[in-house]
Amino acid sequence: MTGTMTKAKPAKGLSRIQEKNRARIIQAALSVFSRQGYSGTTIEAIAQSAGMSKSNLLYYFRSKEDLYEAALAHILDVWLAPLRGLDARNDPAVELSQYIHQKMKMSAELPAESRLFANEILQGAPRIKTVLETDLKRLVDDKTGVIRQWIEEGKIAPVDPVQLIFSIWAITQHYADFEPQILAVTGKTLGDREFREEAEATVLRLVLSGLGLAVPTAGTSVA
Amino acid sequence: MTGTMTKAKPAKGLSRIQEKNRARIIQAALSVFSRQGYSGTTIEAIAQSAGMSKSNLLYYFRSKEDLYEAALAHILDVWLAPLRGLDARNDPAVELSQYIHQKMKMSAELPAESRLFANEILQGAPRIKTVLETDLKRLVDDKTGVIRQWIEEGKIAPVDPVQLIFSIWAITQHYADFEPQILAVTGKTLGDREFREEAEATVLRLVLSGLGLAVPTAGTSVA
DNA sequence: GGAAGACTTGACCAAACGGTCAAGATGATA
DNA sequence: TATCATCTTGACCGTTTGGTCAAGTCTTCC
Repeated sequence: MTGTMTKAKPAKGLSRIQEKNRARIIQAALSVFSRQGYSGTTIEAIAQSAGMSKSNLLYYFRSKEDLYEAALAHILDVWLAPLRGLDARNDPAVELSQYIHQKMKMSAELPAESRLFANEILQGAPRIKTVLETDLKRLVDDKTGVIRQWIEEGKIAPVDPVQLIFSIWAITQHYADFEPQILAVTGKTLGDREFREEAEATVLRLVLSGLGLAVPTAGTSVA
Repeated sequence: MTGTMTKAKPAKGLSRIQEKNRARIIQAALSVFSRQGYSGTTIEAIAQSAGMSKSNLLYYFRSKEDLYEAALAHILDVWLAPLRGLDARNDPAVELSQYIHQKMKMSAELPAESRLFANEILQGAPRIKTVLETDLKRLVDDKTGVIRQWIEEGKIAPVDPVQLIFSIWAITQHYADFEPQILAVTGKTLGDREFREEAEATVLRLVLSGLGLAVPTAGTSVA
């Protein structure tokens, strides 16, 4: 209910110990919050996962709420970075392939971050609503412009740009957020190399062919 | 931790009052659980939303856990019904259009159900894991067979059937589960008729063109 | 090496919550 | 209308949990 949401901790003058412990706590918080949700998580559990006492954790973060917001802020930049890269001047097939590749990579390597984000939205995004309405909206407005430009240049088929973005988000994040279901049904996860490639290939196929594009040649070699 | 998960309440001999109140409670539970998650929800809140005392609610459901499982069981059948309808003997374009249409309809009209389901999976599906591994797996195995048959008959392009199903789930449910984000970015939800049509058109386009199909003529008139 | 701060912890507290219980209100049945 | 089972509730209890505090330990820097 505080409503304030800084996008990144500016806080500089941190001692060595501060830096180390805050990082360890946030990592632990991410892992526990993302599985148990905000209310399902106890500070005790996070403290234990971070290898320290509850009291000590509260020395670094004034309250549970504080810590949760810190964890959320910590992932936001990382989370939106891939979309920021979308560049109208390049070939749409290459750009979108790269974007999808990055999103799939994030689902595979940062599933906790994805789940925490999903959790927050699912609850109505009470703490990041303003960030979504300002920063995210601005970013999406910008990138729908990129897509619209590609359409006007006749490079891709006419699709509602914002729906396209939602679709890419939906499919790629699904592999992280619904992992238990995917595991139950297929016995595999993104950890399985073959499965991951098959998943990415399918997303790529749906998106690109939906835009009237061909899948670009194999190596999407960007780190 | 009980682990048991009945697919539907068999319980017959319910009095008029029982029937009415149990339904009212489950509805309230659905609405509150789906927003606050399991731990974030208090029985008091559900009771209030159902218009009765906490004690009375506990007269109908022995425990919070009990009620949660009842709510979950209550939605499972409804949730998987659309996929059950997929029929290999019909035209894939028509069948898939219908399926997508039904899923979008569910996201629009039963968002709480979608969120509750998402919430449960997000937490690791502790209570429905077995259902997923048995019933859902069987269903998906069956329907991937349908899709595979279409591929063999040359009716659609060769895609990994299970990935296709995941993609459809992902996009359609995204509109319900991430509604706050969508609202923040576009100012609209599935409640907006134009937006909903644009969304469904995009999903349809991605899926069908990904399979090398054309979008079937307008009216998907199935209720 | 010692003083001043930074760091760490166990004991403790108040509030919230899930669940019980006994007692009263209401409905069905004859 | 009398009887009995069903339904409903407020009072209450034990536990859990977020957060405080005072007292100790470790760093750092002169």
